[in-house]
Amino acid sequence: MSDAGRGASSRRDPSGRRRAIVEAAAGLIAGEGVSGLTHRKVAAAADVPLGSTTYYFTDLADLVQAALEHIAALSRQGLDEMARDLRQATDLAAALAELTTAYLAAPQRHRTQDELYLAASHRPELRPAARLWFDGLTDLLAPRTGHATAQAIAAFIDGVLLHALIHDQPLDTATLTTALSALIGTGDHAPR
Amino acid sequence: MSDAGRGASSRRDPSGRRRAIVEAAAGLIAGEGVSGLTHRKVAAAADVPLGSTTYYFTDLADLVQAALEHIAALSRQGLDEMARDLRQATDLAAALAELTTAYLAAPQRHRTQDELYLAASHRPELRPAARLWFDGLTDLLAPRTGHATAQAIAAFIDGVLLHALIHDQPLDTATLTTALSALIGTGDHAPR
DNA sequence: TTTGTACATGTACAAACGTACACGAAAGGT
DNA sequence: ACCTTTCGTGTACGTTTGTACATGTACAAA
Repeated sequence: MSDAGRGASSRRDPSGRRRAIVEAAAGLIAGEGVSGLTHRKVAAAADVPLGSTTYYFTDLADLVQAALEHIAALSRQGLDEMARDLRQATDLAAALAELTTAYLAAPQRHRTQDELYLAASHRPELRPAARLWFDGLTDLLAPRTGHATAQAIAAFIDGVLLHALIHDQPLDTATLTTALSALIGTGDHAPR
Repeated sequence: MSDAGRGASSRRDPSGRRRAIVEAAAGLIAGEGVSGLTHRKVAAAADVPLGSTTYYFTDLADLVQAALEHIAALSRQGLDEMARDLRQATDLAAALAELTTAYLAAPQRHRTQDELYLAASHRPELRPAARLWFDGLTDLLAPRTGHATAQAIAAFIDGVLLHALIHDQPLDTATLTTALSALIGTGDHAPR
């Protein structure tokens, strides 16, 4: 009854251990923000001893960076799913509106993304990770709308997600569809 | 040579003192984020003794709240200027694009606003202050575009400002104008 | 002048923090 | 069997933190 269940990965598993810590940190960021992160809280959440967090990461800043990059990787992953859904959609505006509404239902997701945006605005080394979502979304849309329009749409969607952070009632699908089809209408529709 | 220059307001000026502290805190938030705030840093920035910050504010949370509400008040003030410029504009899209570009030049402004958004998403009591900017912008546009379109435009602008936080090259005025006029085109143009 | 009240501040303290590091345990080569 | 290297952890230390509070100071009323 001494070495009871350690959370994510048992001992002697370097990479798995590291990942467990990163995931716990990411979860903690979703819950109480980057500023709430401490070595001790992360260690407790990952169910590893305090020493582990300093063993795998030179710094707390290093840990935070790893956690935020993990979050960025998750958003990239969400982007891939988005790409699949969008590829077989005839009505781009409606499909995008639908997907955005789906995203609105998961506030933690864009709260952490926003946390990443803010952290990156202070620390330039985080910018590549922070750009992953926006640029990925842009690249995904650009073939069908042209680059400039794709950027505008991405900005609009990010704005909508931001809006949802502080309003009980997010923008409804109808409004989204109207706005998105208006934006899409401006595209050249033939990239080059 | 004992009581040399105190920063914002000399002693025995309760409301002025409080304001000096709040302003120093707001400046500090712009510089290093809400998480960087400590009683000591604020006191040093406002050039007041440590005791003052605990005298005027029961809590550090209380101080943060006051600072964020000050920031919200500033954004409201910027909104009033915006309203003046917009009232006498014939081409709404172009005028809005121009104003947005002007805002892009002052990153600190929307960085703090974003800081407020994020803080409000964690602490509901900050939501009214956080909504000031978005809802104010919406109310400002609604008479000319209808409510739904106004919301869409506000979301778009917030998204553009967010984008600028992590990209060296913000969206250019031409792109903004195109997108904005497309969005405006969807409005009923006669609010009931 | 005395007294009362609001304003103001320096200091002190317990808690929480990041981090270093000595030490132990496991694994692999010989 | 032994040794070497990597992996892992508990503990301890110096700092910074939020906050309390005893003490003082200015001003108005009496």
